[in-house]
Amino acid sequence: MSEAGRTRGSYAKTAERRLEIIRAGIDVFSNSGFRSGSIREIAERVGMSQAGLLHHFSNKAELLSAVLTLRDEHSLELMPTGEATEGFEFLIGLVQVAEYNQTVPGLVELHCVLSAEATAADHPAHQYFIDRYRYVVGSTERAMTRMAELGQLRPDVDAGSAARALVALMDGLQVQWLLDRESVDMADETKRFIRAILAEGVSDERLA
Amino acid sequence: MSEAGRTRGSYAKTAERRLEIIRAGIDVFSNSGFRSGSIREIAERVGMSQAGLLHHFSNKAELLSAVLTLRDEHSLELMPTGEATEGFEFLIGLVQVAEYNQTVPGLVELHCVLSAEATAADHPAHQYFIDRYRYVVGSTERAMTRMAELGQLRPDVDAGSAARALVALMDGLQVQWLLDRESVDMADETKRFIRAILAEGVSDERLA
DNA sequence: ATGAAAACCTAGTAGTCATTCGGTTTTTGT
DNA sequence: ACAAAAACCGAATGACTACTAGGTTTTCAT
Repeated sequence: MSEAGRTRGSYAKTAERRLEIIRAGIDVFSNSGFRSGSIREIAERVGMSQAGLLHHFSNKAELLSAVLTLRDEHSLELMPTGEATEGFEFLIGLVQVAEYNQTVPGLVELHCVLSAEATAADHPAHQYFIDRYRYVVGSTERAMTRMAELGQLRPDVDAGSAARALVALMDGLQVQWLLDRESVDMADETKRFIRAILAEGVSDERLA
Repeated sequence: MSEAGRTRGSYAKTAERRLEIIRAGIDVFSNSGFRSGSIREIAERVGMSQAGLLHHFSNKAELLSAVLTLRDEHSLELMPTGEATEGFEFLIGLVQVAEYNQTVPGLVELHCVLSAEATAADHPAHQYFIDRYRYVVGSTERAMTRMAELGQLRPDVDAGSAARALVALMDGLQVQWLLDRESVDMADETKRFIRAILAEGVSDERLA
């Protein structure tokens, strides 16, 4: 049997090892960005040689891609799952994301540094961030449009603009928070924004 | 006379040359950040050797400082001058800054990339950005407090929060705009935010 | 237990980087 | 016109970078 068994698959602890590397990659890319962050330092953090690391990720950009993917998986877990989400629910999810972010400065830094770096057209994560913003702003807009249908949105608020603004607000707060954590409460500012676009009479209580 | 004339001052065209270097520095640091942007490339752009450049700026951080200073001078010119500014005037100034920014992507990129990079505590511009945000958010808050006194601010809006949010919004919009210039109108979104915090009955007309 | 692939290493390649040294050319006040 | 400082350059230093070639060790299915 075994038609010329071409591969044997990886060892038992390989997946775990890759995770260690990705996590170290998050640390290093957060502090130094992708371009300045070095594979050598990442390898050092997991007690491995550069060449050893490059056995798992064949080049630097591939490691970056794995880092971004892992981050996406984490943040998607925090958001209420797609279908069940009816407008307002989604915005509450965003507040929860802001709250969670305040416990993981490394991930916040990763996002800020990489998204800014990736505005350069030749950056390996350039298209990733274009797609990501389209997706995030789009989802938020859909939630707000639904709220408008339910009469939960202030009638003079445009769903598209408010969605883009909310995402921009959350991003901008991250930079300010990283620079001065005591003075900035990202979740609180996010709540205030959301409260401000609610139609009169819509219950605040879920934005404790 | 001339008590042992210690220095002779620089040549006639030196100031101009320094400006050329700073402008090239803006270009390079915008695209690659401070850490990855190279003195060699900056020197090349002004047709000069690395060593020649380092005659004008004794090291890389000093060049960065000159770059940031020049940018500050430019953006201060756009804001209505301090004293004369009565609340609302200041916010209109911010809209003008957003409008201006849409004509200078290089400067916008510089701000986004460097402010993110400088969240790292050991970055040479770290303290600069801490101070800058304190100043900008502080000025905006003062303008909004004045507006509140004049009854121009929606009574349920907190001046401090709204100020921080407006600055964050403008920053966040910059990243989105850099990634997708057709889809994002920074000045328009800024206006919408400002309109949304105006007290009822306050005239919109100055936010064309 | 054994053979083969996966995991990992050392050493090297070919490049980059900021900064310094010592010298040459250009400008400029006298 | 001349001397001294400013402006600038070539070359070197030492340290860094991503990535590769070729070899050794570890794991694991048979």
